[in-house]
Amino acid sequence: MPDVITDLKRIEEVLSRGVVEVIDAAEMRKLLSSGKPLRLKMGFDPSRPDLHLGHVVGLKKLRQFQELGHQLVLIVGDWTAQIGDPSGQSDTRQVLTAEEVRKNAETYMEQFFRIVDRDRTQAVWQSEWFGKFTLTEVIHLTRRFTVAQMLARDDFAKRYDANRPISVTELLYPMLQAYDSVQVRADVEFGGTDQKFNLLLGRELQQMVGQRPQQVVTMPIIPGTDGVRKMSKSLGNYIGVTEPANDMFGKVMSIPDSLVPLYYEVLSDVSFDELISIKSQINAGNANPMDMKKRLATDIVRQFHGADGASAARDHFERVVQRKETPDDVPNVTVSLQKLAEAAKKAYSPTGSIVSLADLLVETKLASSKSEAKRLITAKAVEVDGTIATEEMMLVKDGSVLRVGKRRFAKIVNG
RNA sequence: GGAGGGAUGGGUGAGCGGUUAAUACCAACAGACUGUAAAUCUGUCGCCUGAAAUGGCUACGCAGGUUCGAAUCCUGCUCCCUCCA
Repeated sequence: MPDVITDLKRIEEVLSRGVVEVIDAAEMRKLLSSGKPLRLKMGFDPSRPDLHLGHVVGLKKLRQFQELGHQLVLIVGDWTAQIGDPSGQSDTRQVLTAEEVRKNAETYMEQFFRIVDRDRTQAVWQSEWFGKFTLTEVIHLTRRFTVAQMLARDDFAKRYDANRPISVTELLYPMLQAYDSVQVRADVEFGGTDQKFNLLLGRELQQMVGQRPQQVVTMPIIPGTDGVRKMSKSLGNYIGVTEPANDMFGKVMSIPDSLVPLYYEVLSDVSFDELISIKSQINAGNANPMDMKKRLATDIVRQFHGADGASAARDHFERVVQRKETPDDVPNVTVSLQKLAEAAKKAYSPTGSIVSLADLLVETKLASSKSEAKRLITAKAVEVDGTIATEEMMLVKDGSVLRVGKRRFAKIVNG
């Protein structure tokens, strides 16, 4: 186990960059400079195994703490995942089987350790303690808290005022999460600002049972690619950590300019000093926003696809999106031109046939239905070999390149 | 235990017997503009047939019924919510 780094400047950076609040900040500084490794707590819900950049914000912070020499305790929320959660009107959590949980946990960790240091992580399964929890213990736990206390949580208060349902189970979850902190004797717990209540409850419970209360670090919830709503899979405004480099790059480029400084702060690897200089350049209007964004996108993509992957993605973006060139990695799609020609009642020739473009678009999956295909053609969104297609019947040959919109391509392979 | 309210297209939410594939808004998709964007403007936004006007099919929680005709009325069922106790 390497030594704990207590360099004051490093500590201040870690506590300020991309951090909204540290509770209790003074205590936290003391602990970090004490030279003792701290136990960092992080829990995850294995019913949602896919990570996106919104999660990465927290993971990078964990990583930074690990680099200071601290140890992560990763709690797999297998128990709650198998109980289910009636919460949050929108996302009813699925009740999972043990097998599904195991698989999801695997998927999750595979993604998780792209950012977090595996060697300084200890994974524990929540069912280790909740699996043998008795009703007596549940009641002992719940009687430490009051309903009024629970209703202090913003989310509950709002729903209560609006006469919207709050299930009793939901009230239980923060208590369980707090209990996790006690169980693993957490020194620090991390979360988005929306988690503040839960994190603080952990502090309280620890104090009640005579443990030193954990420190709480909250981080911003970042808006997704639409620039407004928080990044989430269900809103479709997310950038997934497993996405191909080109997609990731393109999505970062599509965020509104106003988001660039925040993304630099919480997602990039630029140094603290550079970050400050970048922000001041942007504020002063001295920087070309597009260049700043490209640099950001390159930085982010590099973390998942390496330096080569990042520069290739940048190159691809400049050629295909900016200069509207056809990429050289157009996916091949095998279709039978003969069949299509017959369907269109036209003569088939191996060197080129007249086919129904709508059929072809459906066949190549560039359109989900013929109706949609026709709409796209009418909207002048379809190109065949670089020419905008206006006719329903088109001459197509082996090797023809189809383009729909800005980014969807397919190269025809006759077969 | 009692009283009441609700279930509509990806989302919010109108419609309350025909003119409704279903208002509006959001999202989505495409086009123009641009620095990739954002903003803005324009168009599209169930599926199938057809060159097209058009035509056909499927759709308003589920199952039946009334009617020439139902998302709209009736009956039963399922689920959800609120209030009182």
